[in-house]
Amino acid sequence: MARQPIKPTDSELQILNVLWANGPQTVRQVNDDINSKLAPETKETGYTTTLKLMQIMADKGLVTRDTSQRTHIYKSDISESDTQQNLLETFVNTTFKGSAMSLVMQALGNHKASKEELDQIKQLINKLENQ
Amino acid sequence: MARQPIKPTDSELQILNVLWANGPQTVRQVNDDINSKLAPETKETGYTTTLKLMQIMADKGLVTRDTSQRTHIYKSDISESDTQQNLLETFVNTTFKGSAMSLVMQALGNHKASKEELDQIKQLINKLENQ
DNA sequence: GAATATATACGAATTGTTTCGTATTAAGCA
DNA sequence: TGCTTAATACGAAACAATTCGTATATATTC
Repeated sequence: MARQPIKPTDSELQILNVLWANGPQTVRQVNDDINSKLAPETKETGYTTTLKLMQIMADKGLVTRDTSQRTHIYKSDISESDTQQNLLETFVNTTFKGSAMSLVMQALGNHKASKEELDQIKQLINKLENQ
Repeated sequence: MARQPIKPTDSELQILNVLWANGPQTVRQVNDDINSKLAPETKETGYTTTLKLMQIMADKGLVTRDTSQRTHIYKSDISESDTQQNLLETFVNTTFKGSAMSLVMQALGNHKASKEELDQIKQLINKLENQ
């Protein structure tokens, strides 16, 4: 069953990343997690800010929550790879005029990949060639 | 000389893409170009909207303009590949938690690449390996 | 040279996202 | 039980991006 394009905002993605990494959680846990890894010069995110965002995300269907207890437990309702795939597509279209290949070339060329990483890619290419 | 991160918005990028593709142009030309390739169900962008955006971009230094004639000529003041590189980095950080490799793998895996494209990538990998 | 077409300038409305203050309610505890 | 702590709900402020209306000036044309 196809869904329409899932396009979380940056803040929403930040929250989803926490839920994907650590599983179902409370607003408090998500908020603490986000504030625990702040970039320097960055202001903390207030608790009610995170709460509000997660409520909105629940409305949009990005997350579901268990409200049987007073403290709600939120979990992501969309998969990480589906979301990445969607965002990737949008990004390729806007920034690389639809050319996934030129994105790959740029990413590869710029990133100092290790031997292991390059091997991994070669392996994937082999698999793609033998299809 | 390093610049600070160049991060045009989506609308700005749309305009930059026209300027990169077709060279220095008037607001009218850019606006027409954008409206000539509208996705279905998409509303046209008004002339003054594009004008305003390009004026803002001039303020920000994304474009420069020749105002010696009544009809101003705008040209991009930032390079396409630098901009792509910047946006790519931001995108990798937010959507792929900083892992350029996992982005490359996703992009490769999902995109149905032609033999030529795969060859091109293999060539690049070879070059990277011999460094 | 008057009417028309087309350009810029620019304030303000609109829309979307994020942040925050505060009310209310439930738990925990002295 | 009453006090403190911690949770949700929610309206609205603050910000940012985009869109638009309109004033004004300059060309163009008849």
